[in-house]
Amino acid sequence: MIVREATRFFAEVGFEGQTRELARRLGVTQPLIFRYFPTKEDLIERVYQEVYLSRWNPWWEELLEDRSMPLTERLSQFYKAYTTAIFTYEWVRIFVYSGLKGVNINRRYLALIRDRVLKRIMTEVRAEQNLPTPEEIPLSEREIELAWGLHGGVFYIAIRKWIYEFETPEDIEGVLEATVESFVKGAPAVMRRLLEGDQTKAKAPGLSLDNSTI
Amino acid sequence: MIVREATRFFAEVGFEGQTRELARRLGVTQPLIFRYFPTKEDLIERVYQEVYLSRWNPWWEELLEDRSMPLTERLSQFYKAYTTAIFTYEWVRIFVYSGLKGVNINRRYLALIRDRVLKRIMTEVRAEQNLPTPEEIPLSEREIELAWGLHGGVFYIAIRKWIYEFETPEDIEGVLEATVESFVKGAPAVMRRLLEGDQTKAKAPGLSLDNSTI
DNA sequence: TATGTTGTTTATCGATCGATAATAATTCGA
DNA sequence: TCGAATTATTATCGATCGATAAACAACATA
Repeated sequence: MIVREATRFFAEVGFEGQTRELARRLGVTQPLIFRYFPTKEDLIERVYQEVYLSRWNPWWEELLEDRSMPLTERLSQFYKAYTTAIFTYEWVRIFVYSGLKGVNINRRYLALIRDRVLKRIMTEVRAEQNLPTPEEIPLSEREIELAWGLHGGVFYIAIRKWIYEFETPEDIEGVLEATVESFVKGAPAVMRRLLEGDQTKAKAPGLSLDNSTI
Repeated sequence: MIVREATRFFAEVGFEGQTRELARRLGVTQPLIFRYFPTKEDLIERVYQEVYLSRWNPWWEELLEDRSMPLTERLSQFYKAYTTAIFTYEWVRIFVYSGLKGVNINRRYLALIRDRVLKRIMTEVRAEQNLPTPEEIPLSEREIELAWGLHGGVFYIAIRKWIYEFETPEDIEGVLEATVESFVKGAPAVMRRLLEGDQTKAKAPGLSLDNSTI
């Protein structure tokens, strides 16, 4: 009960929220909290675990590379599932609060997004366009940034809603579909240009090598 | 000097930062701050003004609708100028801190972005595609959300850097160009689909009106 | 019913917070 | 150079913070 209420409480007012107010919301006295958590910091640590742990669904990664389905459909399904799991008052605010505090949980999480989601997305976009695989030509920073653009645009909906308390669309699923469609139709064109550019640069030494072998 | 240092200080630790620590950084005693600012809240209010005020450039709005330039070029130039003005440690963190605190400065600012930037962008995208003007068919929520997707994707770069302290690209301008290009190539396709859907609904009465005139 | 364990409250500590009052140092015009 | 106005410091107040110790209440077991 303490952890549950603390999660809600800290999400609302930040980690500077006072244990007396938390106790009042719980309907108990303040020292009781310190019977179950040695320090306030221990309670906060437990809240982190409660919020971040076990909200990641490994099935998402399989979904993204299930080529029996059109890419647009996969991305739509993924972001619908992802936002359903992540877009909550507690998750978003705790995440931003801990980010501002400098906790490295955030950096670990963003690295997870980059490696498990964004790189997969760009690999699939390349496959869709019959472009070289990442094994042949590694994903460039620019390509990853294109995916960050998509992901950030989606997450910004949650920021507007839970951080700034600004208006957000009722029909989030429809917006996700439109955003994904726009990405799938726009990003490949940029990627082809980027890869052609990279290839010309990458081919130049190869070409001179060919010349030297003659 | 107090306002300048307070901006930096509150951006770093949040508005719960203590006046004693701020005084220490200024190299003065703590009561001196209260000689120039009646309360800490007054100082915070002044910091808001310092950060938000007069960072808005009206030229941006002209730039967006300067049709002598290709839309991609306009959007690239706008976001380069915008991020140059806005993407600072102080601005981004103060903005998020005040958002979490529930200050309505943030809602006012987001409304500004929506009305002066996003609506203009979508108006220009429509013009580029020879689609109806907003006077003929008002911009739909879905269209505004497409623009939010672009804008949020861009702003998320700043969030990654200043809030989460995660890696961001060195060459932001290049990333902005790629993001804008992806948007300009992807969004119109979605908009045509959306407007056709809206038009069928909107045209139905118009069509029956035509029939009645025969 | 007696007894040990667990759960909870009361009372309070020491540190720290924003803010105030009194006093000292500095500045500057006549 | 004098003296008033301004600028800054010292000392401290009352409120509030996380945390502790001691007392009290509830409960299970024999």
